[in-house]
Amino acid sequence: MKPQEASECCGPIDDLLDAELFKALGEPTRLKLLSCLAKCGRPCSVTELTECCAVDFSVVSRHLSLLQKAGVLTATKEGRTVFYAVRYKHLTEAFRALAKSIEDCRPKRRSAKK
Amino acid sequence: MKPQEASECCGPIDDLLDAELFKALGEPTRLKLLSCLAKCGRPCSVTELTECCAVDFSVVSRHLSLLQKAGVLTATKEGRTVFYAVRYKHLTEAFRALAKSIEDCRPKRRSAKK
DNA sequence: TGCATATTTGCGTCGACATGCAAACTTACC
DNA sequence: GGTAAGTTTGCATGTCGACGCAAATATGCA
Repeated sequence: MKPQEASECCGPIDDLLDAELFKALGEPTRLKLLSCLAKCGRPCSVTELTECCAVDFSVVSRHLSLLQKAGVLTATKEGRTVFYAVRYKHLTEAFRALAKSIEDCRPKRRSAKK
Repeated sequence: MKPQEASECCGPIDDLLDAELFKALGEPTRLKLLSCLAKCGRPCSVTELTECCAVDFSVVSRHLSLLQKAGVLTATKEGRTVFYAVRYKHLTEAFRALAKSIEDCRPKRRSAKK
């Protein structure tokens, strides 16, 4: 069987392999922001999060916006301040589902029993 | 507590947020290659995998090499042919661990309010 | 040795993106 | 209204990476 023909042999891995999500997480500054936000355990403002990394606050603003678009964070505006928070449940479920779909693709060794 | 000071409140999320891995997965062509390889369920050669996507085989070779460096694939040379295979177990465990560390960071709602 | 197959590597090009700065925009407070 | 604080956006710059092509390398076979 050719690789490109194997389209139905396992779970919805294509839907779970989200390039936008991985691209969003594949940048050190954004990863640092996510880490700070996750460990802090509460919503933080752009200004607060700027203290986490050594870039301009405008850069932080863009990174946070991108992480929100990718489904990693939520944004809530209160007055002049925007609070970003980690989408814990969403991320946890996404990675668990991905892990399972990869696991399900793994060919089981066919020994005596099926 | 400032975001950058919250360093010990939860699991080893920093070690699990691997920029190299996410960067490797944050590219559509590489994601397609991984998907083809995972669904195929057996090791495939560079030439075979070139049929999966619309780029030159030299590009595919570079992508596969990068995916190997990132810990996504293994490479085994047999004669002139290099067979790439998905590291199912490794990826599954990595994503499960990441999911757990994110989940552990999630603040539990405190019964009485403090 | 000579040739074919499979893959890697060097190189040039082009587009995407991270960054900083300044300006614009939004909201709160006087 | 006017000013300050918080954030977003426009713009210019520099870097990185995906791509194709050609050349080089490695291996198998006659």
